[in-house]
Amino acid sequence: MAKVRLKDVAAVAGVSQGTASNVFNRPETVTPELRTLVLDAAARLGYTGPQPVARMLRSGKVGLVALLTDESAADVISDAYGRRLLAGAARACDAAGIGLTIVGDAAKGETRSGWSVETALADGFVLYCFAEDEIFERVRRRNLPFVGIDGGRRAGVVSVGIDDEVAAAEAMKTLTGVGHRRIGILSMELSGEGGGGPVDPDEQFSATYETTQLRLKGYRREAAAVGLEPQDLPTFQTFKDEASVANGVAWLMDRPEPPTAIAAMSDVIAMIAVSQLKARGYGVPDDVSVVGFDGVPEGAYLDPPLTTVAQPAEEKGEAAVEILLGTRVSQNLVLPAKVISRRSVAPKGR
Amino acid sequence: MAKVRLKDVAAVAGVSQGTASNVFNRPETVTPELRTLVLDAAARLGYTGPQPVARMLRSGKVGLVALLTDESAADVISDAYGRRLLAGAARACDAAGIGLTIVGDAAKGETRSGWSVETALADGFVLYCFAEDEIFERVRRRNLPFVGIDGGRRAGVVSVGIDDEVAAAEAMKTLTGVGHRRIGILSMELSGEGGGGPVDPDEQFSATYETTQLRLKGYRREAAAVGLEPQDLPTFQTFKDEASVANGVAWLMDRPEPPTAIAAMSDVIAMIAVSQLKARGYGVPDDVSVVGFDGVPEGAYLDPPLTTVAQPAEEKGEAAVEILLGTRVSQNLVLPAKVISRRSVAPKGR
DNA sequence: GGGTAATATTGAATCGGTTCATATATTTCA
DNA sequence: TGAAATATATGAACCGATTCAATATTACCC
Repeated sequence: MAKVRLKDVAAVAGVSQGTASNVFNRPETVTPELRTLVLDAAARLGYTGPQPVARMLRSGKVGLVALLTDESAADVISDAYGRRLLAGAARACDAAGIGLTIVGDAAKGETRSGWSVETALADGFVLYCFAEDEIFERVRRRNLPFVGIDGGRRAGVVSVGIDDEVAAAEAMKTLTGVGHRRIGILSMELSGEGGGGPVDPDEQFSATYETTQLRLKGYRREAAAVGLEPQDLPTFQTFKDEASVANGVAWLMDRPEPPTAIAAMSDVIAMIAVSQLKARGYGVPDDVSVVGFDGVPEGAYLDPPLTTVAQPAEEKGEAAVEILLGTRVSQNLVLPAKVISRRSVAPKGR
Repeated sequence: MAKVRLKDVAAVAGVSQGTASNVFNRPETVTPELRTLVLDAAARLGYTGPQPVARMLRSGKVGLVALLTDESAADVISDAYGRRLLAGAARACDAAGIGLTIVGDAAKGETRSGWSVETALADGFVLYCFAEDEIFERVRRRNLPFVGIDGGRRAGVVSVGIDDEVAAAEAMKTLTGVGHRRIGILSMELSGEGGGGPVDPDEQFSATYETTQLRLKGYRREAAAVGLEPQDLPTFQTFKDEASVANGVAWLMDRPEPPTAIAAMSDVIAMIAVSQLKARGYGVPDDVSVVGFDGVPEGAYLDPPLTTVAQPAEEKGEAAVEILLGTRVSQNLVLPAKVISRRSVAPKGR
């Protein structure tokens, strides 16, 4: 059974191809008789409707938004925070009747895998990746609209995010507010290049990891309010993996004066930290309080339930897509974050 | 700045359009001089590379696999089980260098939203939805390859799944094996139409919910081994939401002889059930043991950690895509499931 | 140097539709 | 009744590339 095209249907129905096209796209402009004629012919020939690709070639739109990320698509789906972003974006796409796809490993440009910044079908991009100039450049070359998430205030890029500095300050306040003064920080990525490890209080970092820096700044600002200087806040750079967080916990707790509280820059880090602390025999929060960042749902089920500062991740994804589609107008959208107090933080020295 | 096409680049470079095309697609077939000539012209004109849509029109492939589901895309991402499927599918797509997209609300055909079975760009479908004839018919019409997940043994449909009956039997055995004889079942959807509620032991159901039926059958078979008949296994149909599960728990526990153990057909149901039981003052597992189904990661963090029968969800998604792409050959692939014993099940009458 | 094989380049056909200016038929209205 | 307005249908142009048979060029060998 050979492939059947609109042209064939039109021929069999005895109408022009243009009319046949209208039957499928603007049925109201075609008389009912002709319409059924065409539909019948289509049914008889087994015509499956206009082929999406061809339709889109002409109309210029593909009906697809791409979420661009540094990680692999599978990782974004698995990650507690990335997943919420994704769900929000999906909701907005649903509402607009368009599709969503993930373009992963954005940074790996050389290989030009089949589904990359340059080759992916899309009407626009949502950028969920570190703000590397190179990526921006590649996205720009596509000549498609794009919106950044957590992207910072880069000139000319519209983005949605939260005020990370303020949010981090509030997280720190949950600790200092109940008397903690020996506080360790488990940071997200600050410098590229695998490393990890202790962070020098005076170190300066590239603009790539703006989010991390803002959170660090927020922690320090709030700590300063109770007289703690950066060097009083032992800080360890981790990644999302178990091993680096375990190292961080070990480094913090093996200090001469181990912290009585830990601020983790993400809930994922916090959750690993809690399990590491427990494994090392520390009670949470009896010996060590822990505050996370993000507000992922799993935090509520943790034992003990995790205190955190919740950011509206779904709404971020949703807003990004809406702005992209023009459904919502905004330049740099700053959404609110708020502290959720649960049991992983307790007053000091109980 | 007007749009610039390959044609323009070719003209400026002084070569034919065919050669220009080759520069981008088969660079090795073109002499270095010409290549740089074309590339220079492209750079000068601001040509951003071949437009994906057009490229795909001609080549016939779009480089995209679509996961088709009944639910909304956002729900699949949020759901603990669906998400794992998705992650596995994403991994396989990554490996193959193609993209992944979700087509949600598959059943809503009438509306023909912009991204539906008929309109989505895709080279093939992975079906994660209830096995309704109508949907199969619509997918078939696309004339694209497809693979079902948990789809049952429908003739002519290649699918990947587990042996639900055997797996459910093993779940039941975790209960009967430690002495439980008063066992309640919280079922997934058995009959469409919102309802929910107690299930008549003799009721027959449509083939649509095959997975549910197989699990029920497995439970009953194993229970029969210790002399329990279907009418001895009070069964309640729930959906994924909190309310219906709460109703189910209430119905079970308010019986004259409340169960000492509950078999839940999914971990999501089990997790809600546990929280409901605790809210009603029952100890888990002291008063009531609970076994789930699926093996979602969250189950391990639950208090108490959930006993369940784990199915290889990621691998299901991965295998489905691989079969779809021809990377892996198989007809009906049956993957293994295995019991994970944790603390939510305890011997009876402790 | 001539003939053949190998390699590069061209140009036109093609993918499968949508769109729009134009032609034709039908209504409306004074 | 006739002119203007409105509703339908047509056919060709076009979307932006890829592909492939045909041709031009270069290389190779005796």
